[in-house]
Amino acid sequence: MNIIDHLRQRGLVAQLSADEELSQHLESGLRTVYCGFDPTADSLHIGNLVPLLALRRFQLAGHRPLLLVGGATGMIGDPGGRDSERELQPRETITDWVEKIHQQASQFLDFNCGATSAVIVNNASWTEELRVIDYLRDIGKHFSVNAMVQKESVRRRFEDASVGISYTEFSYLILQSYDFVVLNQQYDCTIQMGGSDQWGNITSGIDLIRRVEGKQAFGITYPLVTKADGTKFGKSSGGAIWIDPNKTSPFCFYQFWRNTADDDVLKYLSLFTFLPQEQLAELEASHQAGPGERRAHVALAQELTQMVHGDTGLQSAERITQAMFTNSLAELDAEDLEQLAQDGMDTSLVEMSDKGLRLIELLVESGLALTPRGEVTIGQARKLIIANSVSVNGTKVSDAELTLSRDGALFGRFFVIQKGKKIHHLIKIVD
RNA sequence: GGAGGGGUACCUGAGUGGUCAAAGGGAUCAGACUGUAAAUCUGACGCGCGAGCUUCGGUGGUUCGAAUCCACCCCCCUCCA
Repeated sequence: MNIIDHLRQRGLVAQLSADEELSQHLESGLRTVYCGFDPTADSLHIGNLVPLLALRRFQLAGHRPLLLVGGATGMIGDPGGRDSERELQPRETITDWVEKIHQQASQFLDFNCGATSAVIVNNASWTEELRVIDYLRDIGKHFSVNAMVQKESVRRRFEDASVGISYTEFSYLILQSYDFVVLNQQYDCTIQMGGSDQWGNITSGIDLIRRVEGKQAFGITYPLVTKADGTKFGKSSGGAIWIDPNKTSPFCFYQFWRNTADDDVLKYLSLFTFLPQEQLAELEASHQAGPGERRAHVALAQELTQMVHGDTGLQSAERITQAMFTNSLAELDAEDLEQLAQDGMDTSLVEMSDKGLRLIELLVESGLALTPRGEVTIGQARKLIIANSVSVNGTKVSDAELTLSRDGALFGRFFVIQKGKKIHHLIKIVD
């Protein structure tokens, strides 16, 4: 099976340019495929996994992945996929983000496997030095504004009278197209991959290569990941799910996948894992037979946590899961609790005075009293208790003024506070 | 530079002198039901236990009283130059 068919089978293909020729092109030799990542935060998030893993799939199929970090384009902001102008970040911030993303992305590709070794480039290296006049004469000439205006990403912003689009973002398309040309020249890169919202940018690049180089290039897009209920993929109560373990702990990461809706889980297994087709079929059968067992969900969580956070990350995530959702707290000994803190379970160290600790303050201290607006307030803490959603050491609390004393602590120094059904926090008393 | 339209809470969007901490919807958080699922139903949704305090682009002003009226300023959009 060729790589295109493979991607199709996994549900990873939204659009292809020159279908037949592309397949042939890929079958007839080692090709270089690129995908760009703009630095929009200090970490990649799970939405970036699809393209990253797709690059990996190309690599496994015997091609060379080229990962472009958008040090330059990230300064501009892509108008595609959003309906309002992007806020520009300071230069130093972007440089810092580029560095972090570069490092994170590296773990998903093989950089030492001969001809198919992955390559990472930063488009700032050829764009930042570009002089305005050269840019306008050599590149800008090839672009018809008439055509640019027709692009979906741009048109959307024209139609919505309340926002509009700045010349800066309007130019994004040109920079991205130019990237493709440079990569074509320097690395013989002939294929660009991106999300389906990138289609317009990709085809522009293909056109530019044809004009400038007289060569044929190809594009392929993957569908944007959706959820069955229509809400945005990749968010949880805390916000985005990040790759950086300091921003999203392996446990939270694991839990995110394990909580995938039934209607989405099979699709995600296909998109996000490398599990072979037969195994996917097995999981599907199992899921259909007894969705309550959630075998597919667990497999998904395990695969991804392992892939992103390694064996250690998966083990600690599973230890916490086991302790919080399966065992009763009574079965844990002091060492187990220490281990949970080690494993990265949310933990607060607090000092306890003779008067004890007010539960409300602990809810604030631990950050559990997070309002729907994203602030931590004592009013919210109080509301949560009154709403019957807080437990301490496994027992529901209904008294908003409750003060915890040392006698009530597990082994004289731990409290496990639970908010809602799934959120747990460990309080450790220090002397 | 000219003419017009607009800036309301996380988003959307009502409100045009008091009864407005500001309708409705969405999002979010929690409860019930379940399977750590979805759907559904219920509650919460500026801060504060409360008295009360701080909000409707900004600053001043009119008024007993302003999101609402006036002045100036800032920002966004459309058309013209």
